[in-house]
Amino acid sequence: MAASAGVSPATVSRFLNGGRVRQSVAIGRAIDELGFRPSALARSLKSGSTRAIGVVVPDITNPFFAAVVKGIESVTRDDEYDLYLCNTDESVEREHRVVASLMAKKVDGLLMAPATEHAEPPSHLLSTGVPTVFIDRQLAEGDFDSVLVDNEGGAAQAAAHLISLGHERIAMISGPLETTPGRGRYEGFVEALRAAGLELRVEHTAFSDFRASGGYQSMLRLLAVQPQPTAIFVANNLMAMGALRAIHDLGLRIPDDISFLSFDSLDLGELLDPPLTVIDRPMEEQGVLAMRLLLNRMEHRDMGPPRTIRLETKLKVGASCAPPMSTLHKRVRGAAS
Amino acid sequence: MAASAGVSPATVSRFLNGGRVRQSVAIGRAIDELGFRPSALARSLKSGSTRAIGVVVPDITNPFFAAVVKGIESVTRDDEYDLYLCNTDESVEREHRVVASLMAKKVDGLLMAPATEHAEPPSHLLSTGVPTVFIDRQLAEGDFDSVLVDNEGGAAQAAAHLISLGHERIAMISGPLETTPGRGRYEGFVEALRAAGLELRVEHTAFSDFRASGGYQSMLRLLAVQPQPTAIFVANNLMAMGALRAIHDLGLRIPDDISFLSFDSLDLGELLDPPLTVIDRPMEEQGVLAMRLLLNRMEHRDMGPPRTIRLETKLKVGASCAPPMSTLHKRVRGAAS
DNA sequence: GGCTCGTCTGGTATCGATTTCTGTAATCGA
DNA sequence: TCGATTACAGAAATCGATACCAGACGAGCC
Repeated sequence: MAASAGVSPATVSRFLNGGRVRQSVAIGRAIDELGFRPSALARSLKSGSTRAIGVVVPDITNPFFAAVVKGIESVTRDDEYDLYLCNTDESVEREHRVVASLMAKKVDGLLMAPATEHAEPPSHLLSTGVPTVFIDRQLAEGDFDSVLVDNEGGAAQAAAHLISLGHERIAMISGPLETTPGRGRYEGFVEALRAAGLELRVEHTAFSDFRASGGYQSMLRLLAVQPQPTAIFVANNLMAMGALRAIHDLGLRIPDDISFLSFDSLDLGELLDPPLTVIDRPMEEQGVLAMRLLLNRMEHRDMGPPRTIRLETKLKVGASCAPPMSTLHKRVRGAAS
Repeated sequence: MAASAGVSPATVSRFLNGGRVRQSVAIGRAIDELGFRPSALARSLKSGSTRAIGVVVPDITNPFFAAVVKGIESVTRDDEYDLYLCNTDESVEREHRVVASLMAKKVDGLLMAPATEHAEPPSHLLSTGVPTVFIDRQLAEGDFDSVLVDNEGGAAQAAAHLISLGHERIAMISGPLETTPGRGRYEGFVEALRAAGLELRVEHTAFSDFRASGGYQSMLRLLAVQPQPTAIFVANNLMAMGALRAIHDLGLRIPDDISFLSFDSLDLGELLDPPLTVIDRPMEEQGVLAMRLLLNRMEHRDMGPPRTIRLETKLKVGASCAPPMSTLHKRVRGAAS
């Protein structure tokens, strides 16, 4: 390349980086003619920066993570950084591999959403000093940045709503307790029930995997229990889809036969019959905040203490939750007497 | 690194690549102690291969593309290739940037789903000889591999279904004609109507952008036309979501007020009331086939002529399409006379 | 013992850019 | 016109690995 423009490689380099160069026209022409593209590989090797950010999510088909990614992208100034988006399929093993690979590729920053966090946290991989922000996950050590949602609070809102409607036999499909959102939502829900003098009974609890298929199976199992629960709280959107399908397949009606409440809204939730009542939360915003935080760390050499940002949830009332039948009966009886 | 193990860099390299090395224990220990990870950058620079595949999609929040990605991943033997997943946000400009960046990063292969294909096809970027498979898109030149769905056929199935129910005032929300699926579905639909002696009238046609917001606006506009169409065919899933919302917001009922049929199924489509009738197609499989084709090109040096794989669509009948009211009236009148 | 052969090793060029350092020509003021 | 300053070009080292080549060493054979 340098030769074909009749200059030294150093001059080409200066030209590429916007330095003043007398032969710029000749170089420009040579570039066009040869279809020359500088190798990002060589550039990064020498410069030590790849201008790339790794994004690790457990399941890209989950609309929540898709939205988070969208938020992240909206912050990336276009020419500045590339994103390496990686899917771990909810597998710790794949997460390790993926992170190792990103480190080997020398990304300048890392955004990580949870698979699980027990079982050998990837922190030893992060000791490389690459700025990292966790999304929806908080490591036990607590010395990393996190952007979380108030899982406990949201679950408590859910419990409060169901309790206020008069439910007592309440069931829950929980996510894995090894994840921040799984544990937070479970504990928040249990605690809120307990505070109201209620109990989340073992036979009314299913621990699943945040996936639609798991939600389906769990719902079938919970509905086989007698007496049936009068309300169900599902800990995320995908399991909610599965659970809805199970209820539908069994021919049960919402909310007549069972009240339905989920954490995270569904894409078509408000078009369903009945429109779903959900614990809603900002999704894209979570990506936006995480990315901003990361860029801060990366660019301003922000070395302050680890920060945790916690977003608020909001109860969005549809029509999938109603007082339980038994309450209605009581009321009717009460009115009749 | 080499120094700290007391051997030459060449020996370390051999060790890393599984060659027989006498000092392997010493090297292994040094690696552990230093937390040494070989730089993928340097390795790729020298070897010319990055073991990475670029995947370019227009909108990762579209469940269709999410499913395609999942299919692609399922084929990737885990240790063999990394995926660089890139979102273009349906923008030609971003697509160019993304492809340029992937080329600079020297990916070994490329899977591209469409933004648009007119307006300066990225082929000049592909002249680098990087094996490329297009998904859902066919370049005019036709000298690239493609994995497509039978857009024309699917649209024709849609038309046939609506026609068989007796509809005549049929509307369509089409995607952009500059995309393969946009054009194919539009032309297939128009052609099928014409073959049946019907016409897709201008005021019953909306050209939109494959997005939910576009579908919403388009649906509002089409429903403002008098006389209202009795059936609507929507060219993709996201626009269908928007269109459903519009119908819902206007308080119209499906299929009583309007029959609804879309290309691509919706995640919760069969749980809606009524369950949607859709033109369905294999989604993950499209990713699987594309990836297999790409790996073939990459590894077996398959230099055969460009291949085009075309998947079949399938009409999945729900309950969102019914005979138009006018037909019912006629029938009623016919029966009464 | 001398020879060949096979196994392993270190030295060194290389991938393609950046970066420092030096050298030379151009520019300026006096 | 001269010396000082500026502006730019090229030579060469460098990033961290791989790959080729030549050399060291031990084993086996006549």
